[in-house]
Amino acid sequence: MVLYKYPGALKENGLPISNSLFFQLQKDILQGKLRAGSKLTEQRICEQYEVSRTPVREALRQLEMDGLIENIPNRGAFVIGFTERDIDDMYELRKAYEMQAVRWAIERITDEEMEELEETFEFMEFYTMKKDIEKMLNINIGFHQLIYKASGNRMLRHMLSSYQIYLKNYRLHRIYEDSYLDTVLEEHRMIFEAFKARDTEGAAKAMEKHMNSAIARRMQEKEL
Amino acid sequence: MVLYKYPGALKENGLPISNSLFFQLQKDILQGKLRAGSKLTEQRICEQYEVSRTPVREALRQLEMDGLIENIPNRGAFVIGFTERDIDDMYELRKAYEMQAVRWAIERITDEEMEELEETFEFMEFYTMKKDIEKMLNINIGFHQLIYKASGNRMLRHMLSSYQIYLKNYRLHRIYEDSYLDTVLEEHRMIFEAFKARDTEGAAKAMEKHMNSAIARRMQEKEL
DNA sequence: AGAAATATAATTGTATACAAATATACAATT
DNA sequence: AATTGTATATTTGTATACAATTATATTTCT
Repeated sequence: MVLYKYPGALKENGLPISNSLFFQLQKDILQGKLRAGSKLTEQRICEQYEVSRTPVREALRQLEMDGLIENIPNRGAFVIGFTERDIDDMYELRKAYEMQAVRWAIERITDEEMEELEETFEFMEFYTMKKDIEKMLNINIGFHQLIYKASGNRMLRHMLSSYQIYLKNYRLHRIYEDSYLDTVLEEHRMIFEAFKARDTEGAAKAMEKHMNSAIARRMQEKEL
Repeated sequence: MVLYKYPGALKENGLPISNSLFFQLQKDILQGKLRAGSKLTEQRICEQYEVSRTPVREALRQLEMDGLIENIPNRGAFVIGFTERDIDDMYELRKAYEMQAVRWAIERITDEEMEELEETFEFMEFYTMKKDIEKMLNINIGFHQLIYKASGNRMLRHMLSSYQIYLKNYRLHRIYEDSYLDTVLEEHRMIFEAFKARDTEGAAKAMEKHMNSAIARRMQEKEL
């Protein structure tokens, strides 16, 4: 029987409060619940999430390093806004790193990881056929994450994961039509085939195409 | 007259302790004073720097986001080591972003920034002639920082600055001979000329060459 | 009224106390 | 000797109290 636990709703997932707070605030900022330029008062966050200032401050430090807030000593934390151009830029930056990830991954992937990748791709084929968009969203992310992992570079992996989190929250309309699913599958197929053939530059090119396709889709969305 | 101040040697530069601690620990890790895999006990850091746990924990959060330590909940913080390959990789990753920075900078640079860049380059010419290596080290950094700023992307700027900090600490022997100074000047000249001509791809190519030159230099150092 | 000076409140920075989890030491058992 | 269980110590997580700074309100003076 539990005699005492720290209060608050955040203490449910096993993680320390400060970690949960970081994820929660990150979400709040990316989803626009906390507007750009607005000040994050520690006290207000404490009250909102019913926790003390210690974990709040730690979460703020993380957000600062993540580039989501600006911390001015003795003044406070302010939400940093992303302009449309910032988002455009992010797609370009991501592209460069996804291409590099694929290059390294092909050179460094283990047999086990290769099997995982193959399996994941087969799942993609299956759920594309099934037109299961929800499943596809997750498998999609998983496919890329596998490549990050196989790249064997912790930094790269971390940064690309961040881009995924960021950009996921900035997608505008989520046009996921069947035709889109098919296109993405073929783009991934090109990448996967290059992996099997150990064709480094072919894979990089295929990834570039895949990324350009995402950029083009964003442009379309912006026009709507 | 000061009646009371928080104790400790870190409280001299005006920044909060937590910030100073972050920089200090970052340096300690990058310079190898804290070995890879070793555990950072909060208490030990408190004693070493004569501060309380609060700022220490905040600094640790920042180091975690910076990728220098791994924080395992309820277990502690462990120094992450960089392998030689990690460093090699970092040069490649930096190259990709330096090239992108230069592209955007040319498209977005303001007249004022352009003047600053010109001035900086002229200083470089002067101190190269003077063979003043110390000065050159700083101006070198300044030249690149100006480009980051002109790129107009906060994220990119922050990441490239991090690479500079990281890689600076991993240079092995610091071979700065006169011949090297001259080479670097010419590489920078190519970049600067491309800026004046608003030659985006030319500048990217020049930057690529500059980065490849740095990579080659590292290879040389490794062989010694 | 407007500006400067001062007092007050609000907010951030730091230290410390306590809660909870983990690590360690040691005995009991097999 | 190895393993399990338990008590103890250490360490991390969180809350709170106080110091220092900044923001706001008030007063004072011209």
